[in-house]
Parts: sequence; C-alpha cells; structure tokens
Amino acid sequence: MSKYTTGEIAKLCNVTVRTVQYYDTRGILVPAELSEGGRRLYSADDLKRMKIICFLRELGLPIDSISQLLSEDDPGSVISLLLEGQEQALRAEIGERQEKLDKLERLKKELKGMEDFSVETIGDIAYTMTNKDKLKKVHRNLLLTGIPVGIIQWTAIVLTITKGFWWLLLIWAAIGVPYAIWGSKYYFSHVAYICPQCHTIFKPTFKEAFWARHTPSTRKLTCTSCGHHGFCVEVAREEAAV
Amino acid sequence: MSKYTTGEIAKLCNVTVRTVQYYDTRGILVPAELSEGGRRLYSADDLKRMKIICFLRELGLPIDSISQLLSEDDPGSVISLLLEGQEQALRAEIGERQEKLDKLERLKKELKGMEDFSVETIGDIAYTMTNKDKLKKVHRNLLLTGIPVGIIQWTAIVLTITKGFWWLLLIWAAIGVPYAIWGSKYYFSHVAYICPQCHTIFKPTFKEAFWARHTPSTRKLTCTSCGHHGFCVEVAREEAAV
DNA sequence: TTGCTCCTCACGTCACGTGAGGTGGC
DNA sequence: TTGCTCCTCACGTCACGTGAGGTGGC
Repeated sequence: MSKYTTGEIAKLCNVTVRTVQYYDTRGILVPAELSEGGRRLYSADDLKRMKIICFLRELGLPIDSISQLLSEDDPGSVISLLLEGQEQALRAEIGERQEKLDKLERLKKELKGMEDFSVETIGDIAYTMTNKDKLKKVHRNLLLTGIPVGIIQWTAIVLTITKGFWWLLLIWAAIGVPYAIWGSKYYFSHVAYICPQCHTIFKPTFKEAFWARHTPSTRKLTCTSCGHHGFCVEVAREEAAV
Repeated sequence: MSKYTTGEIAKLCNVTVRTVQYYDTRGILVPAELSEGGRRLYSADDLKRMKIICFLRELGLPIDSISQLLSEDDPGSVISLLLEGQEQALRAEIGERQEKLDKLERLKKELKGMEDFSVETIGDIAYTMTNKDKLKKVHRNLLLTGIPVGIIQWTAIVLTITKGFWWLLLIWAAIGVPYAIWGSKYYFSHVAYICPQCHTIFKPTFKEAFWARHTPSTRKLTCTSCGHHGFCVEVAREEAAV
C-alpha cells in the first residue's frame, strides 16, 4: 500500500506543504496515519480526496462548503445548491469589479483633459460623476419643454415671413418671452458650479450666470467663496446645498 | 465654522461610524480637533477629504495607496500609475473569476448527465476535465494519420469495383491492415479508463478494449481493480500512471 | 435624568504565507 | 554524519464588523 508524505501530496496537487497541513487542521483532509515521529502519512484515497478538494477550491468554493459536501450522506442534493450559490457569488464579484473598472475608466478620461492637477480635482470629478444623472435630468426637463415652444416660435416666424401674418409676432412674444424667463430661472435655480480654485460648490447670481460665457459643461463665473474668476464646471444643485 | 461628528461624516459619506474611526487610526483622515470629552470633530475640509477617500475606495484602491496619493507633493505623477495598476489588478481579478465560472459551468454540464452521484464522481469529472486536451491530442493523431490511409483505401476499393483492378486489393491489404493494427495499438496504449464503481484509472487488455462496445467517450469494460463491468469514461493515459 | 451617540479595547474574518526553532528519516 | 523534509507555534494579511463596557452631550 503506497503512502504519501505531505510534500508528495503537495507536489502531486500543485499546492504548498502549508496548504496540505492547513487542510489537516481544518479537518478536511486528515492523514490516514502518523509515523512514529509524528509525520503525516497519506493513503491513495487521501490523495484522491485531496484532488477533489483542490478541484472544488479552483471553483472558489470555501473550505466550509467543501467540508460539508464531503461529509454529506447525500452529496447529490447539496452539490447543485452549492454550485448555484457559487455561480451567483462569482457573477456578483465580477459585476462589482466591472463597476469599479467603469468608474476608473471614467476618471481616467476626465483626468486626461486636466492641465494642473491637485488632489481636490479628484473630489470635483467624483462629485460631477455621481451628480451627472441629476444634471442630465435638469437639461432634459428644459429640452422637453423647450422643443414644443421652439416649434411654435419657428412656425410663427415662418408664417410671419411667408404669409405676412404679423399678428403672429404677438403670440410669439406672449409665449416665447415668458418661457425664456421661466426657463432661465428654472435652470439657474437647479444648477451650481464648482470653483476650480477653492473647489467650493457655489451659486452665482442670476445676472452673472445669464450673461456669462459658457461651454456645454462650464461657465465663466466669479466664485462667491474665494473670488476666483474663470470657467467653472456645472453640476446639479443638491437639495440640502448650503 | 461648521464641525461634524463621526456619525455625521459617516452618514454624509454612506459609510459606518467604524469606518470613519478606522480611517483615523490608519492616519488617512485625522479629525481637525477633539472635543474635551475626546470626541472626534471634523472640519469641512475633512469632509471633502473623506469624500475623495470614499471615491477612491470605490475604485478598489487600497488604503495605503490612497494615503500615499494624499500625502504626495506631486499627486499628478502618482495618480496615473496607481490607476493603471488598479486597472490591471481589476482585470486580473475579473479574469480569475471568469475562469472559475467557466470551470463551474463545465462541471454543471457534466453533472447533468449523471444518474447516481457520489463525491468521487467529482474527482472523475475533474480528472477528465484537466485531461481533456491530452485526450483530444490522441484522437487527433489517430485522425491525421487515418485520413490519408482512408483515402488510399477507398480509392483502391472504388478502382477495384469500377475498373476491375483486382491487384489493388493487395495494396489495400498491405497498407490498411498494418495501419489498423498500429493504430489500435497506438490508441489503446495512450488511453485509460475510469471505473465508475471504484473510480480507479485502469488499463484494460488490448483484446477486451478492441472488441468492447463503446460510445464516443466511454467503453464497456471490466475494471482490473474491482471487477466491475460497465461503461467506463475514456481518458488520456498519464506518463507516470502506475 | 434619559436616550442617543460616541469612545476604546479586542477578537473575528479567510486561506493560507512566512519565519523561528526544532527534529525525523534516508 | 549531513542535507533535506517535515513538525509546531505564532504572527501577518486587509478593511473593517461586532460585541463589551464605559462615557459625553443635548
């Protein structure tokens, strides 16, 4: 009858001696006998058991589950449950890492367009990233109301020019001008700006914001906190913003 | 100047009080001051710092890396290195889980076709799975040599029938018969079988294997170890197999 | 005074890795 | 006798979670 030492088992299963010893202390692979000097001696059956353990570990199953499976009277009923659970766990872990990767890529993309970089910049980017959906909602609200109004306006203008319906200009003014006022008010009361200097989130005056130069995502403003004047990134305003 | 307690910081950053305390002991977020009673009091800057820490933690960056980044004079040069490293780490982790998932799916598929299941069955499946590539190679070798021989044989047969070249039958015999003998010898000296009863990997006699009923992956044999007679899964023979 | 929050130990997690110091077995 | 293998503690990993027992602050 062939006997294996700890080191032999380890080599045959591509693990360390420490791992074989550990499985003994965990009670999952107890050697068939001990030598007089206290060395572990494994049988051929032990080797088979170890191979099974290693295979299940390669699926990521925790030792407790393997232990349960190996000591079960009817392993057939347990195995599918364990595998199902493990599959879910692995998918969850992959999803988690994927989310982190996505966030990381977004951060990398944002950082690429930066000239002078400080740690606070990361805070600003983090804020705009988590805030992005909210800001989109503000933009969409304005767009959804703006499109019908725009259609009415252009219809009025076209009819005025082609047909000479001058009275349509009155309707244009009656609808378009109040809408423009309401729209601007709505917009500037739902957004705020991040100062690139002191990284404070501030609300500019309506007048300054209305007339300021801007790009799709920034606006040239004066920070109400530190007085810095320059392009500031636009974000949706938090309800609890001070 | 607004001051935040541990609990307030925790709530504003969606973490537990314990986490905030832990970041203090790690020296990554030390409160601006302590109350007379020893309570942590955080400043607005501390809150910003905490937000940055939380964001970086959401990317999976270890605390040591964050600590390094936050204390760096020139964080711009460090950040891209850290992000690059983290991206690689995440991809590696995803790949690892994906591999485990693939193995798990293969195991599930194999288990589906099983009627009576014991733990040792997993060992057999594990063995066939890791052994699969080797077995494929044996099959391929036989196929690659068999195809040209087969073509010669069929050509000989066709010419024999259509043209009446009877002497071609001699060539057919001279090539085909030795090849069949060599091929069979080659095949059965490179495969072995797993007994479904005692899970031993055994080598049947040439004669029994040659005449045995078989499917693409099994063969009806008598186990040399336990004497069980039934269909046994075919595997490639290990060099060191005893 | 009474809840509620916060404080500091201190152990637990999971599967081993990594010495340290000693010994068995060929 | 000399390497080599193996043995048993025992601490370390990583970012907190979870009590226990006590106290600050409104």
